[in-house]
Amino acid sequence: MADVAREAGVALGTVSRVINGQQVGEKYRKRVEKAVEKLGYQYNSSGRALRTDRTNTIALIIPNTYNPYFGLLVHHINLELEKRNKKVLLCFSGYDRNREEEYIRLVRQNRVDGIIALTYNPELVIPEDIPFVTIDRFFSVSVPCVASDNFGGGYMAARKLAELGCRKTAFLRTGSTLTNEPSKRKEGFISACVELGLPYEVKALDDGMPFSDFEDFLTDHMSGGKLEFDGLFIGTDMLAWRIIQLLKKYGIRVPEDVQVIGFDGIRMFGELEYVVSTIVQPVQEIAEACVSTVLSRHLSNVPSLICLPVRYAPGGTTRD
Amino acid sequence: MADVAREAGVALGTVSRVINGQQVGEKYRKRVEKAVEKLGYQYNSSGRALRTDRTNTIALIIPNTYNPYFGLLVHHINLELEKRNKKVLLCFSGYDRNREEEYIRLVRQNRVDGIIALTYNPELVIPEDIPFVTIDRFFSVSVPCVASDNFGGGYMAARKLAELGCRKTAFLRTGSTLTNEPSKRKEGFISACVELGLPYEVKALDDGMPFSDFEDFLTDHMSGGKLEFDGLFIGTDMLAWRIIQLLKKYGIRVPEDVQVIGFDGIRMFGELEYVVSTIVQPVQEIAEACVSTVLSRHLSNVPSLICLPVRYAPGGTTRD
DNA sequence: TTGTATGCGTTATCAG
DNA sequence: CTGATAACGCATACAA
Repeated sequence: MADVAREAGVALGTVSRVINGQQVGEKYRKRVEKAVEKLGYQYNSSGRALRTDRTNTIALIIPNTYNPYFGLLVHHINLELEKRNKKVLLCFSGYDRNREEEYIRLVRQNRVDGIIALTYNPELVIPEDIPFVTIDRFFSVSVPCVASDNFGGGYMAARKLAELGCRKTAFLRTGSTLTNEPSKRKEGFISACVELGLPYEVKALDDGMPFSDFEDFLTDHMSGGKLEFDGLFIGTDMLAWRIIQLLKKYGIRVPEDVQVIGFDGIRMFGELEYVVSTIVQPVQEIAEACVSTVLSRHLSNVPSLICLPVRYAPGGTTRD
Repeated sequence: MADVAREAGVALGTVSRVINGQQVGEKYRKRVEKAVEKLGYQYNSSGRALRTDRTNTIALIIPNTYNPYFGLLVHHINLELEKRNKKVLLCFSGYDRNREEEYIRLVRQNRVDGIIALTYNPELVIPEDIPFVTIDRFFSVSVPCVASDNFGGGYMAARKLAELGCRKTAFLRTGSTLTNEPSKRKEGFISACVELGLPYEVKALDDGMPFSDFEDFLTDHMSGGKLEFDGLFIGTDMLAWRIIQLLKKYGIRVPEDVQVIGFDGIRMFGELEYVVSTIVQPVQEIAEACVSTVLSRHLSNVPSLICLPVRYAPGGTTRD
C-alpha cells in the first residue's frame, strides 16, 4: 500500500480510502486507481482482518461433503457467501463430537465472523459470542435454526401415497434418538394418515441398531411373497434406496407392488433425475436463509426458526 | 497474548515461544501454559499471518461440489490438509473462465500458501509466485500435475471387457477438445484392443455437441433391435449412466446384452455400491499427492507428473 | 478533503 | 534463556 501511495504521490490514508470506496477527491482517486492498476496491488486480507477484527469468513460445520445432500448444501452456501464477498472455512465433523469441539477452537483462532452448523452432537456447546446458525436442529430461541418444512413434507408424502391409491402404509427411518427437525417428518406423516383414515405402521431404528432390523420388519409383514404395505414413506432418500434394494431381494417390485417416497431430493450425479420419488428440500433457499441470517445476526432480532417449504417430485418409485 | 504474559509474569516473547513449541525454561513454560489455560487464550491467525506471511491456507479451485466425484475429492483434500493444520479456501469455478480468473485475484488477497486446481480453462494463467498443483491437466514441467493412471485405466477396461467375453466394443466420451490426462483413457483402451485383436469403435462428443449424437450413433449400430456392440467403455460413470438409460429406452439390457464399464468410481450416495462397473480413481491418494506436493513445493524439485494406479470394481453393469 | 500517526496480535531480532 | 522492541499491512481518529 505504501508503494501505491508513493507511486500516486498521495498519503497512505488516501489509498486506503480509495480501496474502501470512501469519499475521495476525483483527481486523487484517479491517481490512486492508476497506481493500483500499474502495480497490480491487492489488499492483504490478514492486515485488514487484524485491524478491523472482521475476517469476512464464515465457518461451515458439516459432517462431510461426499454425501450428495451435504455436497449440494456446501455448494449453495458457498455461492451465497461469495455473492456477499465472504469466504467459507470448511469443517468436516464426520459425525464425531470430539472433532466438532476441536473445530470450535479452530474457529476461534481464525476469528470467523459467524458459524453455520449442521450437527448431530446433542451436547455441542454453542459459543455465545459468535453469530451461530444451525441447520435442522433447534437448540434454543437465541440460536436461529433453518430447516425445511419437515412436518409438511411428511404430511405431503402421506397424501401423495393416498392419492396414488395406497391402502396400507409404513414409515421407516434411521437416526439418532435426539429430537431434531427431521423427526417431524414422522409426525407429519402420521397426522395425514390419521386424517385420511389411512392405516400405517412405523419402524424407527436408533443409532447403533443393525440395518437387518428393517429386513426383519419387512419379512414380518410379508405373506406368500407379498408385502402387506403398498406404500412406504422413508426418512431419507438414501435409506429409501437401501430399502428398495432389500425389497428387490425378495422379489417385490417398486413401484408395481409397493410405492416408495423418500426425503431430501437427491439426484443422480447431483444433476440428473431424482434417485427415488421424494420430498425435495429447498437447498438453495436453505443456504440463502442461513447466510443472510448469520450475517445479520448482530442487528434486529431474527426469528429463531426459519421453516422453508418443500415440494414433491416423482422419481420412478411411484406410479405417477 | 499480552494478558497471558501478564498473568504468567513473563514477557511477550516468552509466551510466543511457548505457543510455538520452542525452547523455553521448564518453569516458564509451565507458568505460561497455566495462564493460557486459565484465560482460554487462542492465538489470532490474522496476526500470525501478517507477521509470518504464511496463512496456512491452500486454495482449492474446483468446478463444484455437488458432482459426487468432486465432492469426494474436496472431502479428501480437506482431510489431508487438516492433518497438516492447514485450511482450505474453496473456489467454485462452475466451469467458468471468468470466475477462475476472478479467483486468482481472491487468492492473492488472501495470500494463500498454495493452489490446487482442477480446471478446464485452456487459457488459465498460472501465477508463478504461488505453489500450484493441478489435477488431471498437464500445463508444463514447472507445474506439477496429479492424475490417476488414465491410460492404464482404459487399458484395464478393454482387457476386462475381453475377459468377460466381449467380441465387439466401443468407447464413448464427452468433454472438451483440449488434451488433458483423462484423454488418455481412450488411448489406453485402443491400445489394449489392438493388442488383443478386439474390434472397437470410438464416438467422442466435443463440448457443445448435443447428447442426441450418442443416440444416433447407437441406433446406427443397431439392427433388428440388437446392438452390435457387446461391450462399452465410457469416459465417465455419469455418462455411462446416461447411456444405460438410453439403451433401456431401446429395450437393450445391461449387462445381459451389452456390458458397460465407466470411469471414476462413483458410489450411490457417496458410500454405498458403485453406480456402474467402473475404473476407480484413487481419490484418497490423489488428495494426498496434491497436498504433499503443494506444501513441499518450495524445496526439492518435485516430479512434474504424478500418476496413480487405478483399479477395477464391478457395479452390476458387467457379468462378473 | 487529505495527511499523519497509532495500534490491531504476532514473531523475530537483538541486547541483556 | 529471557526480556524488550520493531515491523508486518491496514483502517481510523485526529490534526492540518
